[in-house]
Amino acid sequence: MEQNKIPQATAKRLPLYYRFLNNLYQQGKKRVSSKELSEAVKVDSATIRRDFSYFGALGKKGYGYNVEYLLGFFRSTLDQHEITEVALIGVGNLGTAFLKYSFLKNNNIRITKAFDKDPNKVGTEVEGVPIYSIDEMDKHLGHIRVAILAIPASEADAVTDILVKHGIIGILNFTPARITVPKHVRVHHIDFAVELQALVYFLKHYPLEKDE
Amino acid sequence: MEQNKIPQATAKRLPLYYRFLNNLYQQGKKRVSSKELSEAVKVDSATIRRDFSYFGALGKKGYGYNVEYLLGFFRSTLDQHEITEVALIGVGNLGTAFLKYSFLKNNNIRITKAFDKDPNKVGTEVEGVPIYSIDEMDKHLGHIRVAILAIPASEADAVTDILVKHGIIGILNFTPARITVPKHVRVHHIDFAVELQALVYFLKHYPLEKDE
DNA sequence: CTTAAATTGTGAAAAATATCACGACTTTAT
DNA sequence: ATAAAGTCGTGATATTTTTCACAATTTAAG
Repeated sequence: MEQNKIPQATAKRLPLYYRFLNNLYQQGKKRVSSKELSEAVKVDSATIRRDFSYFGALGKKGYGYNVEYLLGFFRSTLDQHEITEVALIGVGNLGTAFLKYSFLKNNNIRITKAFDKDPNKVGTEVEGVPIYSIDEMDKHLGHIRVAILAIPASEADAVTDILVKHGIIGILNFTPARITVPKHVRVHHIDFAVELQALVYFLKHYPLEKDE
Repeated sequence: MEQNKIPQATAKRLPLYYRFLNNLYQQGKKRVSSKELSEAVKVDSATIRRDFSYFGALGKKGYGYNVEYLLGFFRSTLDQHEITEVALIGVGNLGTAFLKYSFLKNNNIRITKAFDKDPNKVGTEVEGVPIYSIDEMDKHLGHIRVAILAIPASEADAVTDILVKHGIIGILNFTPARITVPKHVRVHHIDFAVELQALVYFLKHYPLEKDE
């Protein structure tokens, strides 16, 4: 719970920077400019420099940023050294997609337990992650504080209550329901239908520039 | 391509309002206040009133909003009368989740065609949606202008080029790749790993209030 | 009919975010 | 050694978004 000085908009971009820096490092790149990074992550280069500047002077004028140094810096800033365990609630198609999604594996975040209602799934494993019954959350949730909610909307409220009761304080909610939680719990919503409708709306009402 | 006066932040919330208004209408509710709506969608009530006000005076002082009227208004604003067809690219777990996701069915947006590389999938149907080969996009894409990209990141750039070549102008990108497109194409990114890392970062660095 | 409670719509202010533009410094080329 | 090109960090500015707070109006209650 350190410094609360970084703008939220910046904080949301940090994981993105981290991933691309990792790519560059893997590719053996030694240095990178805000302009290059800008083209890769599609964020204005001035915004990138501003974002970085909240953490101090990380680059060198006329040179750019040292990839390895910057990566190390973000690694500790994003607490990549300590692993955060996450529970997956709902092992349907969407839930399974998470379990198979390798980007979550090269990362400080691990889905270590999954929960489902279906008795046929309970007791099995997917990608090495054991599936427990939602009704046995108290036995199996352990110290996990973050959950991905990938269940039908109709069950969202009831399951959320269970999660909160068992100590979850962060929920990534993929259901279309806007769940209600106590103030100490943070919820981020990812709402496919809204995103898709918004995209279509923008296409119709916000004309883009022509190509050059 | 009408009035471009609505703030983008507002535009993004419209589909959300629309969905909840629909819920209320289904429940037989005749009127609703910005305060009630605020509790349902978790958006500040002043923001809701401001959002609505861009479209004129839709409510009545001391009364609130007439659900049916407001719903009708949003229906036409969001072009719910005309159906937008969408192509799904990639019928893995994530793609299948979209096809089964019923929220996209009670809606002006329909996934009508799917594409995949896997020869075992090509020629079959999932939830009544036919699956074609990505290599036969020219034959089957037809007039579709919007695509959901749900394929491995490694293929994102190549497939995007194909999509753009065949007239796609809106892409909802679920891959972690930041794809490059001509200026006339709009891309919205939904990046699971980034969202999850950002949630964890916020939990650690932005303490929430205590419960009452 | 009168009064109290509820609620909108919005001007104004505040807060958050993004962008411009340039001095200072570094690197690269000649 | 010098000049040219590249690049950061950031003050200042612009833009966008949210929030406050209240007059105006409607509804509901007595």
